[in-house]
Amino acid sequence: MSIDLPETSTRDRIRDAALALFGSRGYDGSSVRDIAERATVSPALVIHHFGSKSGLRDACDEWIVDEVLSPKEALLSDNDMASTIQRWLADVDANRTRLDYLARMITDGTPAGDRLFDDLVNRTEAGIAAGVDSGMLRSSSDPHMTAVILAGYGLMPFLLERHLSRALGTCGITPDVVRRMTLPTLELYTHGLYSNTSVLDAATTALARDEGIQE
Amino acid sequence: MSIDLPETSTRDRIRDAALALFGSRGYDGSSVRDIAERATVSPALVIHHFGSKSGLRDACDEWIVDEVLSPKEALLSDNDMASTIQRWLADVDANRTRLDYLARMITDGTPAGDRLFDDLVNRTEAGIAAGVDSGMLRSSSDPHMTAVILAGYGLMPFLLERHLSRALGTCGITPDVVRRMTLPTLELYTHGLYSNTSVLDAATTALARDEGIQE
DNA sequence: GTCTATATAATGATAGAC
DNA sequence: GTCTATCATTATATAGAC
Repeated sequence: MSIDLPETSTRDRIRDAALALFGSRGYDGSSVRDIAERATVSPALVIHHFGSKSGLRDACDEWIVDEVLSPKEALLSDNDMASTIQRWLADVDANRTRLDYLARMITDGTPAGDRLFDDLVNRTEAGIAAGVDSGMLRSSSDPHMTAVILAGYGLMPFLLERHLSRALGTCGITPDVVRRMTLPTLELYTHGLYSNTSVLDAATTALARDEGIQE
Repeated sequence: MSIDLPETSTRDRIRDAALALFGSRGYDGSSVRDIAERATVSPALVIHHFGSKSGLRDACDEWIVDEVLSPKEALLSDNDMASTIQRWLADVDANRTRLDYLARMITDGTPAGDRLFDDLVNRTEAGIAAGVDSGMLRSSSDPHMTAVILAGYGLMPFLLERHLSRALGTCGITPDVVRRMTLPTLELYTHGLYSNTSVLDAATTALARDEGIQE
């Protein structure tokens, strides 16, 4: 491709090294020494630039949040995290670092990860509302809960990337896997899984009875 | 409740302490000293019983796998991990330790966690096949992929427990949350999300075209 | 800004008494 | 089986030269 211009500042190189290591080995699994070595600087310089390992993590969080919700991304999609990630998935290799880091953020429970998830839920809920209005989507008995569930389902593939690729016999989530997931997912989202309403009806009845008891 | 008989062996007490700490703070976040303190023994005794911290983890893994797939559980359900977890979810508080530890296993990528996930996929696939045979479930264009997706979706709620409860304003996954998830989930699995087949049709066409190009 | 050298604390694990 | 005491290693972070 293009020549890799080493025009990035040392500070950025350290942050990129941290991004890659935090993403692949986790925060606890990555030492300041490891990061320094990957960025070909001394451990002391890492601390000098970011104050502490935790400060370095904060810088990484800030960078990735910017990357996900940046105006640049907004021009390409709808400034929608879900579609940004979707696009990243289309070129998994090029975006591996970002995807890995995002997955860690969601599971590790940092404040930035929390904000990202909440944002995803909000946009999902707005998207559902718009889809229902336009007649594209079915309305739900509990739109907020539905948005939370769909947001979680959307994240699942890359939270469980390792398991998915093992179950499918591939090496990581390849473009092939993304393609192969499309149809079954859309089938589920279009026709559902159950061939009739008996399970739903039974649950509806049971829940109505429970509420009657409780109130 | 009943009197807490200290009839468990010291070894078991250490393992239980490790289970709780690994589950709540993660493996890296729990030191041998922390575990020893929680079990009210010396750090040396922890190593004496399990050889190493890693050996202690193995013992925890083995215990929880037994717990999930034990004959005892088989009598109550169908020896099905999914339904076992479902039952555990019904009494979240009592099973918090196990659920937390299971979630860590799945995300941390230990061999035991891998086996558990693969087992879940296999059982899901078998369950789908049975459901399709009996006319209860719709058939999928890719049963294996569908099983993987559904297994992942089933795990999502407790991989993202923290986010779910925050998004819903609850403290952890309470019985209320489990109840509230039931209907929207079943609605999705019964009617789907899309009100017509246009998205599915478009994807089907696009994928067919891509395949035509590639071959 | 970047380094070497080092302080300080925590880690997993061992030795050996009881 | 269980302890105290301790080792060796690694961790984050600092001091100060350049």
